[in-house]
Amino acid sequence: MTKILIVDDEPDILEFLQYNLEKEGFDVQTAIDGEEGLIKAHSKIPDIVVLDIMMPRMDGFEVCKVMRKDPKFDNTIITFLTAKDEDFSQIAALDLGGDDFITKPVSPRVFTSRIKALLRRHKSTDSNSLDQIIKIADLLIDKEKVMVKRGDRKIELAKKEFELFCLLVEKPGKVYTREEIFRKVWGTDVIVGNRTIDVHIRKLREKVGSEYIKTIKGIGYKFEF
Amino acid sequence: MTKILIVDDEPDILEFLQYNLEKEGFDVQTAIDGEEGLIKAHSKIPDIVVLDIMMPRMDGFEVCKVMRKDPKFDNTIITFLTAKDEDFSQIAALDLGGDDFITKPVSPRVFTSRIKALLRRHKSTDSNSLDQIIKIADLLIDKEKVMVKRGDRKIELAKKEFELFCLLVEKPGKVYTREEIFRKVWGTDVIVGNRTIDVHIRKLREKVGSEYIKTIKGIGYKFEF
DNA sequence: AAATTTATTAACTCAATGTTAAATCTTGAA
DNA sequence: TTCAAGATTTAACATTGAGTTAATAAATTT
Repeated sequence: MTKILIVDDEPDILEFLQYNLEKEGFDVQTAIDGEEGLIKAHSKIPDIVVLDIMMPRMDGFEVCKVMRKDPKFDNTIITFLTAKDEDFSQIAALDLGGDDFITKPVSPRVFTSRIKALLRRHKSTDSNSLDQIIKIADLLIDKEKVMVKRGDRKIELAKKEFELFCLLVEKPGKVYTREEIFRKVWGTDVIVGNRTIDVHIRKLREKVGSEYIKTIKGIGYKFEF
Repeated sequence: MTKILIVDDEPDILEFLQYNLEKEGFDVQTAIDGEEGLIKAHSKIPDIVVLDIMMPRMDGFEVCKVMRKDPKFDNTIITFLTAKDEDFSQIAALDLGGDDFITKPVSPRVFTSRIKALLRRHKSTDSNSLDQIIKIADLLIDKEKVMVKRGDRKIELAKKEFELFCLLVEKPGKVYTREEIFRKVWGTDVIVGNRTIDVHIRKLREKVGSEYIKTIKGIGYKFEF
């Protein structure tokens, strides 16, 4: 099982990420600061470490620096969590031997797929990400370019629309309950009105084609082709 | 080898059933009352228990109740033996978690074939019950996709229809009383008229095939194939 | 045959979903 | 910083069809 260590000083974020990763079948450890993070990393070598940069006592940079000197962690991927406006840190983070950075706030779907992508990339050392492109029916979904094509026609989807569409498309036929959609696209900590999904579904139908998205009354929605 | 425990207070019947089942290659244990039955059931977990209802010390209902609370017997089928005129008991027996009932008097041929049918059905669901897909007869029930297929033909079921169908299909051969169906599909807090189930059953028969759903008049319904 | 239980049919009801437009929040450029 | 364009959410209202009921027919038991 893939072991993940998350280090962040905000308990809410820890819980949020832990919950979503465990649901995907990862073995998740958490730490509330850099020092605790290092101790836990030593007790069970993680495959991937998610480090918040801004932390008391010992920040993410420090933790990264220490880990990169230790051959124990040669095969451990290090990812940083950064707030959007700290983009200066991103460069420094990568210089220190980090493998990637993820900007907060992040939806659970994007987060887990980033983690999975990192693991995939690491394993296969394959530079291109062909598996980020889904072809189904007459549709082409390119996750990297955040783009959908139907036949030759480009379809512009907004971020939420795209995430929702990906969720449905990745398991064609599976019926997603509203609950499930909220959890996976919006996250457990966000509360939105109960017409929000309908509106997004409506836009998807309008843009992508209503024949692909089916309502199962009383249960939820599914992608079908 | 398939283990059967028969509990009845009449030694003649015990001997009669034991003789016939052993001739068919079953591993048969017998008990003369409920208490002895429970002790023997614990010493060698049976695949199927045949319980007479009217017994001294501890009747069949009691034995069933105790066994259904014990996870040891999760995979044990419980069948009741009832006299023809005790049909009031049949409903109670099924509500307690029994799978089927056999009315006395019964010919050895009918008896062994009933036992075999129950075992066959139980096994065929048991092997697939870990994932969300049930295959039975020419039917495929995919819970994730909320979909039923018969052969290659997709069958669209509404939510309640699907739930009801799943209930019946998950324990083929088990007779569900209306009470039980209401409790498990509608829930204890909902009260609906007593023709509602009939209508749903009718729709299921229309969509899935009437040969699969059998009425046990005065008692309830079961799935059979 | 009378009584009881289940089957069938069609009409009705309301909760779930669809639709629209306007309000609010985000983002990035000037 | 401010502003504008676009993205997202909310709210109000319309629509729909699954689920239920009720009335009647058919089957089964007594």
